Amino acid sequence: MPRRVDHDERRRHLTAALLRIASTRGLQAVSMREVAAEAGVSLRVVQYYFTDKRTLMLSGIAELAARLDRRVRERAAAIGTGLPPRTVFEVVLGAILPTDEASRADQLAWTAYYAAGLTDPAEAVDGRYAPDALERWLTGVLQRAVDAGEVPAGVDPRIEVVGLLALTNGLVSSVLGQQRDVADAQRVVAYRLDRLFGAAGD
Amino acid sequence: MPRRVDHDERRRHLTAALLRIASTRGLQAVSMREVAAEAGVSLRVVQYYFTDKRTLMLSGIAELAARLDRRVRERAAAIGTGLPPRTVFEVVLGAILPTDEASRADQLAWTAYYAAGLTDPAEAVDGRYAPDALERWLTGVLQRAVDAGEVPAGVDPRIEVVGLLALTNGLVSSVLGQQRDVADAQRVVAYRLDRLFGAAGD
DNA sequence: CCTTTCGTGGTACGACTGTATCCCCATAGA
DNA sequence: TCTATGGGGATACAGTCGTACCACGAAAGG
Repeated sequence: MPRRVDHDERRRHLTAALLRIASTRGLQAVSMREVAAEAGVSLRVVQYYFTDKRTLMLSGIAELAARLDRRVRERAAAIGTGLPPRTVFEVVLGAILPTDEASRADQLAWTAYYAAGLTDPAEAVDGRYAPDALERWLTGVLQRAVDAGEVPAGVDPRIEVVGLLALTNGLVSSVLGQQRDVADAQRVVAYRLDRLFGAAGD
Repeated sequence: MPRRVDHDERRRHLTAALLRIASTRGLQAVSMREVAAEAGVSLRVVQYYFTDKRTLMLSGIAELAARLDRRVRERAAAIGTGLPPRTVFEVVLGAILPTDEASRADQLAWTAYYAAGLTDPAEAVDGRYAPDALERWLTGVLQRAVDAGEVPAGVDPRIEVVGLLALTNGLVSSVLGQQRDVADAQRVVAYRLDRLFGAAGD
């Protein structure tokens, strides 16, 4: 047999190159030749490790979903359990906002994939990566806060969580579009959480 | 002189065809030939009325901005002045949500343009169409409600409005992605407004 | 040794793209 | 009636796209 190559490592390298292009020049700038050039390999290599362009694109979104999921999960793990619900929300929602260059790039690529999936059913984000799980988890956290009376009466945990996630997503959009900076977005989230958990002035 | 043609009308026709393609098959499916076919004319005609592809695309986003702006403005005018702030917010935010097929199509196209503008500075949405004006207007409305004591204490009108617009945008995304239906989105908005204006159970 | 097979460079093909060019026709002003 | 001109049909061109194909080097198994 000839020399063996770590296919997974090779694929990760190419996928990273793809996402670098997608986040800087957009998804429509992604061609097999461009990915090859960005990764410093020949067109043939891209063809070899991803037979299709479709396969290549799917690999991109899979990696992206994994990254975003990891970002939230890592921060959630870092703070352990038994923390005040307010802190949980602050950390989780804060992990969604594009605070550094890396997360901003990922969110840009994610938005590109999302928009493409709206009209091109082929490479639909399929959403089903985490939003549901995240929504359920946070709803549970808030529900327990309600049961413990740590939150003003009349709060509907499900709707409140849906609203918070939508709010965060909307803020992500405006941050990416540079209509607002991250600090502003964090302030809006913090304000909403203050109002929800009754911290300081409410 | 040969027969004169209404250039503006011709351009509107072509722009409508462009947006029809963008909202159904995506922005990347928009080519001069496709627009020509969708409009039932020859490629030359598209070239004639929009010299560039860039010009064509710009016309698309201009029309889109005008439509979205008109939708909000019409509903705002229909309810006149002097209405309770809560109603104003309900109508304006409700006008942003994609309730019928037409507004859904426009929001799809808008999202496509927005995503494209994030990485392709050329055809950037440039945002400056209305969001600022809308934000200022609503902030004024809410500020007056605060001054009149129609709203719980401690409410920051600016941040509250920014949050409501981000929330609505986030909901639009999830509705377009079919993770939620419009009724659900409207319910979330109504819930937030209830909490803000203290209607019913709060 | 030879041979099989993995990994890869190079290149060619057909289908698209935006843009440019050439030509004709119908009509309004002379 | 003649003619200049706005409107548009048809086609060509250079470029890029995804994909397919061919050939070759190198290394491992017989």
